Amino acid sequence: MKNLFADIIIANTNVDRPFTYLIPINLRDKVTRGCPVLIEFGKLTKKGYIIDIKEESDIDISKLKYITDIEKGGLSTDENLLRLAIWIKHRYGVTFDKAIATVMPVKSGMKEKSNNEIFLNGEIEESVLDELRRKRKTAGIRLLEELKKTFSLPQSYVNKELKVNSATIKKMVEEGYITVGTKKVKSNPLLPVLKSLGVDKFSEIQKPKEYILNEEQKQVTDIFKTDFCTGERNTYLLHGITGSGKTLVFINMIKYVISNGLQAIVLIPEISLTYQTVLRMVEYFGDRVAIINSKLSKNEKFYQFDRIKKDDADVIIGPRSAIFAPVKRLGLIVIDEEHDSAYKNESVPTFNIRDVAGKLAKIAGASLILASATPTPETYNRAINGEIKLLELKKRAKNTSLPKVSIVDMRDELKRGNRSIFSNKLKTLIEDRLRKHEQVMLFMNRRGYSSFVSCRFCGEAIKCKHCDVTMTLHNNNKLICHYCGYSVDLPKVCPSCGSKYIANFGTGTQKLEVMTREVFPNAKVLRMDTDSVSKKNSANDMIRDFARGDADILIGTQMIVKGHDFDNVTLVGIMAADTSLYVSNYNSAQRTFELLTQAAGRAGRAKTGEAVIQTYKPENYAIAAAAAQDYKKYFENEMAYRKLGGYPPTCYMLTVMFSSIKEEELNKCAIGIVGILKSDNKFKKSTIIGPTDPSVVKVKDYYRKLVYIKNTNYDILLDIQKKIEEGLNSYRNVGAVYDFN
DNA sequence: TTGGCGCAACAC
DNA sequence: TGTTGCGCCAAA
Repeated sequence: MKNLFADIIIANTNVDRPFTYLIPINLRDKVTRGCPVLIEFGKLTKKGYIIDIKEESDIDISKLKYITDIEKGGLSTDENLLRLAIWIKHRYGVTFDKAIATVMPVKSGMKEKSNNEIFLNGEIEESVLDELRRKRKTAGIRLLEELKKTFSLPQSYVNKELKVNSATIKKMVEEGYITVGTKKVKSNPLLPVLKSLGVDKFSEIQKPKEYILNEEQKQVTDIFKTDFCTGERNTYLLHGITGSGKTLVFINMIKYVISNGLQAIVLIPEISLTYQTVLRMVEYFGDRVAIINSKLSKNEKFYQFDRIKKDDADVIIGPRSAIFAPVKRLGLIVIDEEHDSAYKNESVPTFNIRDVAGKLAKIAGASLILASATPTPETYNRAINGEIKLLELKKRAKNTSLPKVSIVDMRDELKRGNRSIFSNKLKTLIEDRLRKHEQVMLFMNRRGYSSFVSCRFCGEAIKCKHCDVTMTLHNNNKLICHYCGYSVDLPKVCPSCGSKYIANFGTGTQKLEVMTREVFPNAKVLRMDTDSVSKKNSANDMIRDFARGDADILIGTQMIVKGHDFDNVTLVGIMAADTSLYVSNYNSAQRTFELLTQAAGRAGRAKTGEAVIQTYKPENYAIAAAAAQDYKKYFENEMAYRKLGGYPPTCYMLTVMFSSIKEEELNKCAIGIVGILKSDNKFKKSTIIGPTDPSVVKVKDYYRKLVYIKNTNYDILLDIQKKIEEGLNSYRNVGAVYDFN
C-alpha cells in the first residue's frame, strides 16, 4: 500500500511552517484537512492541525514520524475555514498557528448531552407485582408502579425522588423487568441564549410572522433574488436611512437563501445582540436559528457550534466570531451595521470582519450584504466604483418622515449668558414633551471623553501644527500629537481667538443626570451607561422599563442609540456632539457622523420626531451633514479629507506598535528600524511616520511606540512587516504588533 | 515553543 | 578540568 503524508502545523509554537508526518493505516479514513491531531515533535507531544494530505513527499521517508492520534473531542475545521485561515496568515502576517486558532474560536467543549433513562420491558402483570410484594421488595414496587404510568423515567428522578438505589435497579435489570438506556436530552437549543439575555420563558416567543414589504423594500429584495437564482454571488451594500427597514429586507433575503437549501450567517455588533433582536429572528426562523454571544459559557458556545455542525440550524447570528461558524452550505453572509467599530478585531490578527467575510464569501461561493445607514467611506467608495452593488432604501418604512434635526450653536448660548448644559431650544422642547407625556432621549457622546482641549468661545480644538489631528492632553499638562510626537505646553488662552474659556472637554453622564433632575424636577429620569448597567441583565431591564413608559427621560451613551426602537420617543437631545470629533484618529469624523445620525434616527420611529444637536462646532462637515441627514454630502467631504491626509481608502496603512519593558531599548529599536526602512530603496514610495507615542504610553509596565506606514500597494506593507521582523532580531526585549487598515 | 549542543567564562 | 550560562539552531 502506498504511503500517505500529512502536512501539519504545530499548535502553540513559533515554528511557522508545516512538518510532514506519515498517516498510519488505522487513521487513513479518519483524517481530513483541518483535523486536529497529536504528534511527536522533537521530544514533545504536541497538538497540530493537518493542512494538507498528499501521496508524495520530498523528504527522506526515514526521517518521518507517524501521526500519534487524532485529538479526541476536538472540532476540526472544514475546508473553507482552512482556506480562510491560510488567507488570514498571508494577509495579516501572522503565524499559521494563530491563523488557525482564529478560525476556530470554539475548540472543544462538553460531553454528549445525554442522561440515563430507565425503560419498562413490556406490560407488567398484577401477579408479578404481588410476587414482589410478598418478597417485600418495596423499592422495586415503587419503581414499577411509577413506570406503569409513564413507561420511562430518567435515572436521576428514580434515584432522588423515588429513592430507588442503583443496586435495586441493577437487580431489576437482571430479572428482566427493566432496561437502562440513554435518552438524548432535547433541551431547547435557544434556552441558554435567552437566559444569557435575561429571559427564562420560551413562551414569550410567538409564531413566525409574515411581514409585508413595501414597494421600495420589495424592489431591493428582488434585485438580490434575481441575482441569487441565476447563480450570481455578489457583495452588496444595503444602504438605507434609519428606520427604512433594512432588517426586514435582509431577513427576506435570508428566507430566500434558505428556501434554496442554503444557510446564512448574520453578524451584528455585540452590543445590539439584545433580547429584542433574538426574538425577532426567532419569530422568523423558529428554532432553526443558532445564536452565539459573548455571555454564553464555553460549553454553551460549543453547543451552538455543534448544532451548526450537525446541520441543525439555517441561520447563525452572532458577533464577529460567528463568521467562523462551521456551516456546510453557506449561501449568504449579512453584516448588519457594517460601519460599527466592533467589527474590528482588537487582538492580533487585527482584521476587520468585513474583509474576512468578503474572503469567506468568495471561498464558499456565497453572497455578502453590508447593511448600514451610515456605511464606512471604504465601503461606500467601493459601491460608487462599481466594485460592489448598491441597494438603496430612501424611505422610512412606517411612513413617518425623518426626524426634524436642528443644530444649536453652544457658542451662541454662551455669548447670550446661558451656561447651562441645556440650550434654550432643547429645554423648551423637553418641557413640551413632558407636558404631552411623550418620551425624551438624551445622548451623551462620550467617545474621546476629556482627552482633548477646545475653546468654549470659538469652538476650536487645539490641533497639531503638522498633522491636522487634535492633540491629546496628558497628565503633565502637555498637549501631544499622537501622529508625529509634536508636543506643546497647555496654553492659557485659545490660540485661535484668545479667549480664556479654554478647557478640557467633556461632561459625564452622571453630571448630566444630576443637571437634568435639577432643571426638570418633575420628570422621571433613567440613566444608562457602562456604570449603571454593570449588573448582568440590567441593560435589558432598563430598556424594557423605558419602553413601558416607566421614565420620561432616558440618559445614556452609545448604548442607547443602537438598535432600540421606542415608539413614544419624539425628541432626542444630543449633548456634546463634538467630543468624538477630536479623538486623534483619522476616522474620528466618521465616528461622529455615525453616532449623530444613529442618535437622531432614534426620534420618531412611530410618530414624527425631532432631534437637537448641541455643538460648539456646527460648521464641521460631519456635524452639518448629520444634521442635514445627508450621507452623500458627508461622504464627499470625508473622501476629500482622506485623500488630503493620505488615509484609507486612498491607501493602505500599517500601524506598528513596538513595546518593551525597557524604555531605552524600545526607543533605540524604534528609531533604528524606522531608519532602516527609510534608507531602503524598495520602500521609497512609502510614507513612514514616527516613531511617536500612543495615547497610553505605558501599559502593564510595557512602554510603547507607534510607527505608521502608508502605501497604495498592500504587498509593500507586508514586505515592510517582514523587514521589521528581521530588524527586531537585534533587539531581544522589543516586540511588535501590526495593524493593517 | 522546547530541548540540545557548543562555546566561553568561571570556579576549583 | 568540571560546571554553569547563554545564544543559536532544529524540530518531519
